[in-house]
Amino acid sequence: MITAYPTTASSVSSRCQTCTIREIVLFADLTSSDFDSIHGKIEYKVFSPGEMIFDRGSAGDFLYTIHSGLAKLVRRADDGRDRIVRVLRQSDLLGIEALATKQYANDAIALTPLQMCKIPLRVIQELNRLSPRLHARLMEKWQQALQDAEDWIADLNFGTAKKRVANLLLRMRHPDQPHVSTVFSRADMGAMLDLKFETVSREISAFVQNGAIVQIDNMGRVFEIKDEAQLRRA
Amino acid sequence: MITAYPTTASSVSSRCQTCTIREIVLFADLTSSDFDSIHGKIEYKVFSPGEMIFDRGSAGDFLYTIHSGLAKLVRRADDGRDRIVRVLRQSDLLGIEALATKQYANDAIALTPLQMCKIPLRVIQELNRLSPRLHARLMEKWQQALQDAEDWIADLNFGTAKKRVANLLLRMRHPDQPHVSTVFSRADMGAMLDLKFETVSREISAFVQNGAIVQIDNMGRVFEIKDEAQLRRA
DNA sequence: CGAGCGCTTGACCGGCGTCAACACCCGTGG
DNA sequence: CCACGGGTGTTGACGCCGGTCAAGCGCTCG
Repeated sequence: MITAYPTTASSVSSRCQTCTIREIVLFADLTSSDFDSIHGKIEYKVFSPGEMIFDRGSAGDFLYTIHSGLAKLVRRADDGRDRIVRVLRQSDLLGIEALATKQYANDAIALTPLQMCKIPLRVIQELNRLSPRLHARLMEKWQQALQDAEDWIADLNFGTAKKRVANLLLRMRHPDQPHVSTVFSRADMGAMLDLKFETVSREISAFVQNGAIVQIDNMGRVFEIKDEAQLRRA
Repeated sequence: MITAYPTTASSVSSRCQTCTIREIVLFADLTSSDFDSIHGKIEYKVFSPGEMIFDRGSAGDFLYTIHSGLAKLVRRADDGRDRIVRVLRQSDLLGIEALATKQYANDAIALTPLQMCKIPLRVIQELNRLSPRLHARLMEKWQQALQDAEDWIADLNFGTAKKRVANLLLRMRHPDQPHVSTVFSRADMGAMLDLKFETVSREISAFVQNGAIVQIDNMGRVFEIKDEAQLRRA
């Protein structure tokens, strides 16, 4: 991905045609001439962990596609506690809701170093006319977002702390390395699972002691899954 | 609504034009001639509480719009416990996900007596060509569904039992009677909030004792909200 | 009037939150 | 190179919230 994308923002949209993940994002079906019409309107942006991408309620004029890294959607409760509503990863879209409501529904914050394309909503609307199949793509993305949100409710926010942490570990496995799982700070995990970070830490430690997982890095973020069945049983 | 819809299924689509809630569902922008082309393809259906509308994983060939009543989307966990993922009400769509994935993502079950229109997906796809603005409508609906799911996570599945029950009571207020709230069986409430039904019962009783709410019916389903501030504080 | 279902209430216990101390990793500057 | 300090993770002690088990009530419908 990095090879396909320069870290400068110059002449970015022309790069879309050579983007290695183009097929899995929005513009898979566009022709070269389609691209000419949006030339120069798409920005390539980089965020560092903790950086805010946009905030809830502000005017949503752009839509973002993730090239690499992770972002979290957050709501701040009245009492100040943060609730992570969803985590987005490669080829996910940030801010689709603005297509319908003109404003963002959540705070969006980078969770890891993050590389994204920033696309004006107007471009999407233009392209609707050019590419009838873009609609289908958008629908798929929308469906995926809904699916993720429902999975979030059903898997990560149901049952005991042990179950929740186990499900998160399973969900955060690396796609092409199913026995390696990378997680977040204990505080973020707590905000995802509705648990205190001490509880998360305890459950992880318990899994390590039981031999279900083994810590790989030296910061407690990367684990090897030794006994997947135990995690599933939880 | 009942006056606009017969309980028989005969000649239903012609009725769409006179439907009193047409403006808030999908076909607001269609012309009379558009309707002619879909004549006879839309079924009007009635479900009673507890009846299953469709089940997770089955082929999704139809989309439903709710005219009156409530439906729940349910996932059954491995250990047999049910989790209510979302509740749908008037003018919501059931089964939109089938537009993208061809199958239903959850079980759908009637929560109250339920009146719906059952629309073949093919009709929706046809209408896409006829009415460019139907897309916008669909997008709004999809956005609404996503918004609901995220609200569900942020409001109803976060914090103490007291907070959750309070938020549910607030959410279930009657649109035009903001101090009246109608809820479900304690078991269903538990499946929504990830609480045991005894806990839900206790919290409700506590609110009654504190004078925050007053029971109106004799089955513990309808309450008058006396002290909204207390519910918000929770 | 009796059966059955849903709601309530109580007693008890376990899981998770709370508060606190400490270990570890890292960057910084001497 | 080491000393220091802050951020993050771990671990312990304790208390409370909510789960569990159980009994009893009230409504509805046969």
